[in-house]
Amino acid sequence: MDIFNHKDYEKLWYHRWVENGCFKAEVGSKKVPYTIMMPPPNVTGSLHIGHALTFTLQDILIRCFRMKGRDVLWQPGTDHAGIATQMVVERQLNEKGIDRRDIGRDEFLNKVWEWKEHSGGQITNQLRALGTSPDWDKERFTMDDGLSSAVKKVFVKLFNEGLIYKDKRLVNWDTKLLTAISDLEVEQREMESQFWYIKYTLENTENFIVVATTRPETMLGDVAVAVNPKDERYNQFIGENLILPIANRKIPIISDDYTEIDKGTGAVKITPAHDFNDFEVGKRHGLKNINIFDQNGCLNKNVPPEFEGLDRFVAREKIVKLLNQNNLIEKIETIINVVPHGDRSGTIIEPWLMDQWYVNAEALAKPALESVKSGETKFVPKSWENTFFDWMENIQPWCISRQLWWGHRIPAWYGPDNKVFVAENSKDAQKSADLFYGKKVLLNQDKDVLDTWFSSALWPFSTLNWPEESDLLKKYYPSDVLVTGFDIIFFWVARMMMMGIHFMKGLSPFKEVYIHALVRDEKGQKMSKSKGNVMDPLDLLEKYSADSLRFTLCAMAAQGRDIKLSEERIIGYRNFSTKIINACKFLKLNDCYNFQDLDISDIKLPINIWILNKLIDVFDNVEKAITNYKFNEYSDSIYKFVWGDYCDWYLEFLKPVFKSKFSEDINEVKYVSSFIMKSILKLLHPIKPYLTEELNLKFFDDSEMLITSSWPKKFKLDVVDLSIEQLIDIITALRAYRVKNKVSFKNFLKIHIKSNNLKYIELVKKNDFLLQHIGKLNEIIYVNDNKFLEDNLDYIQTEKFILGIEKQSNNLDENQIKLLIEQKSKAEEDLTKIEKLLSNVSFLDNAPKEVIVKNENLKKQFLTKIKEINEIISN
RNA sequence: GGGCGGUUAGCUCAGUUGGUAGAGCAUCUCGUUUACACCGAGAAUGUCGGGAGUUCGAGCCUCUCACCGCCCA
Repeated sequence: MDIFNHKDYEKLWYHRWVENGCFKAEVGSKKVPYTIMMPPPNVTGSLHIGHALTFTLQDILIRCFRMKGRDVLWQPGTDHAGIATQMVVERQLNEKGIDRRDIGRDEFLNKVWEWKEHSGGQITNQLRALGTSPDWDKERFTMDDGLSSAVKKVFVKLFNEGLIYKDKRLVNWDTKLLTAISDLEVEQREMESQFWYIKYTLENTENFIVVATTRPETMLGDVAVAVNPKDERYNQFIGENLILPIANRKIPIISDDYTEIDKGTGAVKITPAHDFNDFEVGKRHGLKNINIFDQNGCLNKNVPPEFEGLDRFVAREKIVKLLNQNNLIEKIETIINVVPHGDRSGTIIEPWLMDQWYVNAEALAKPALESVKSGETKFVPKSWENTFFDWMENIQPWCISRQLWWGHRIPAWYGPDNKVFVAENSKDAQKSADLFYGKKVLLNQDKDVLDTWFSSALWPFSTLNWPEESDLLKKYYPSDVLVTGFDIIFFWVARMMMMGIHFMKGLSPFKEVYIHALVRDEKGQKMSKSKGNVMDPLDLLEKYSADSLRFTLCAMAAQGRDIKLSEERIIGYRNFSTKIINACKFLKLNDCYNFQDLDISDIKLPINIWILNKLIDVFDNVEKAITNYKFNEYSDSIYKFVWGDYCDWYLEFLKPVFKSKFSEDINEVKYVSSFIMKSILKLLHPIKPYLTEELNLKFFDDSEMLITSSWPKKFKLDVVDLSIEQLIDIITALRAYRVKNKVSFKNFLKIHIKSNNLKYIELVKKNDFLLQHIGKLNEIIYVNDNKFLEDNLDYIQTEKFILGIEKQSNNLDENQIKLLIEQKSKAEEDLTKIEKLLSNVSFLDNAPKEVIVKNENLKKQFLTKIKEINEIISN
């Protein structure tokens, strides 16, 4: 039936939900809140498969708790992505031959805003296609007025508390983007490099000490050579001087434990202005910092004139050549080492000495650590807590200033003597400056902007109108769970916790942090544009429907493992949608949506009791899965129930019932079948929102939308059915018999059923009617005497029964004997295992009673089975 | 170098107080019967990475080794 083409109804439903305000949180309602802060995607971004996963999982939770009657707030928005956005707009200008410096800061920012209005945030539209249901009316942007003023407030407060300060330290300098970046934005990449062994001559001697380096050009900034005090090769030289080649400067040999005796030559050149370790060594020894680079990574005036202005890599070649000419290179090794790269620019990062603004992360990290240790905030899976602790316990000052134009301008102003005045606006700054100087002075605002993550760190409360003490803030802070990928624990999770706890009276911004997997391609490789293995979620949802993509992602979101996504999996789960559609159609054909309302406690038919009990199990499993964030178990349990129980068996059982004249049974079955379908649609709605709404509308003649309907209520059945299990057992055996013996399903059979336990026979008799029809039987004879063994029967053994099937020919044919012997030897193998176990005295002493009884029963079963097969064969 | 995770059917993966190993896909055989061929029925498939230990009993706990992946130095 082609009426269920997802393209026809997905957009319609999305509009319907929005028009009816289904996504809105109701701050005034008395309902218990459930809050998720959406990790704001980059305003420059477009939806990739990782987004699809994270937002699908969040939407599943959101829709679930909405149906459960909570007042749900899913707070959406985007972040301004300082570097990324500036790069996008700069590139566009460059295409027109314009450099941003030509048009100036203000004009450039106008252009960025223009770009943002027109093409920024396309990702939020793509999120709509995915079916996500955040409260769009509350959408925020990290650069909007409210959030910007929150940023200023936080900056000023932290500054006044001494937790933000300006410092001259080595920073990670990006020579391409011309800005400092934080440690986290630096990628350590393994590269093949050369290790140059260079001779530094001892002053007034012919002797030399060899130092090894991967960066010979930095020797122009060397201020010492360090050796380990325990190193007997060198310790007699400590305090003497070396002549630094090329620069021809005197530098001392110093003693420092940092130097590893076995590494390189054991003598290390010290360049404090261009290496993080050397910087520390330099501080310990009171050495000068000689900065030899400019912002572009070219050599500056602090080097011999013939090198001035050279690019760092050109300078390297020239230096190596010169050293070679002077016979100052002992050897060159090729090694693999790690080299810092900017994660945005891809260029090699230069440690560079300069003034930047810092947050005292160590101070803020302590309470955040405490909140995880005390269990106020829980990581799921728990193993991520270790990663979190490790980073937080060794946290470095956070460099928050960026030499960019796009971002929150640092609210600091400088007086004529460079004294800094930090205030929320220029007026206040001016006031305090005037007061300080005793006269009107001209102030200049700091030119830099803040790291984007600084504003994202405030997201859990800045979006709720902080610092206003609004109802919004009171009701929805802290949020219930944060859902995100592990790659962002440091960048964002940790920083939100630091800021949240500091500014929200010690309350951590979320109770739980669910860390999900990374999506990889089917070979397990990270998806990237350069590898060409990206899967575009928009293509996928166009092709297979948003629901199928969502279901697939949910089914594959097992904890602690990456997702290897392949199109085949999506196709498989797309088929599941079709299966449900067809089941709905089947109910329609049989008029099941038009039923007499019954009381669940009046249900009598075994198939109904059986399937209802299965449904109760599904309720329980789904409930457990959701509270534990086991998304795969959530989808699996429904999948198995719908396909394996409801469609494969239950609906098949209904066919003969509908054909019959038992009107009471028919009524009961109509009621139960549609009751279950309704429950399925509801349970499935959070995962497959579109299809379930469409089916509900088309087939169930009621006006309620599932999105705002109530979660299926748990119900209880006082009866349990054991007969259907037996029925399935026998039917399966009969089918196998037909296939093996090439007996067509068109031939009706006459069978004899025997069991060593009469109880089971009684159970089968209850479903005699169904057995006849589904099993294609024209006669069933229940046997309880020895006449059973007759020549004209084929015998098969099931779990609890022996079936004798009447055949045309009179001989127990070879094929049949072969099958029986196979069964027998398998039973004997099993028996041996069990007997061994049961003859073990210590097993009998130690194992719990129920395990022993279980095995004893098994033993009995196997024995009977073997005995019976023997009788059949020998007969 | 430190930390984390993985190794289970041909492939992708489930498998929590330890109690005769599961699913989907793929494969093979058969099949159009009141939904569904994006389907149904049936079949085949495993030293649960190697080794050792604890235990009556280990895919699961402990140790160790190997390989793979990620994060941090």
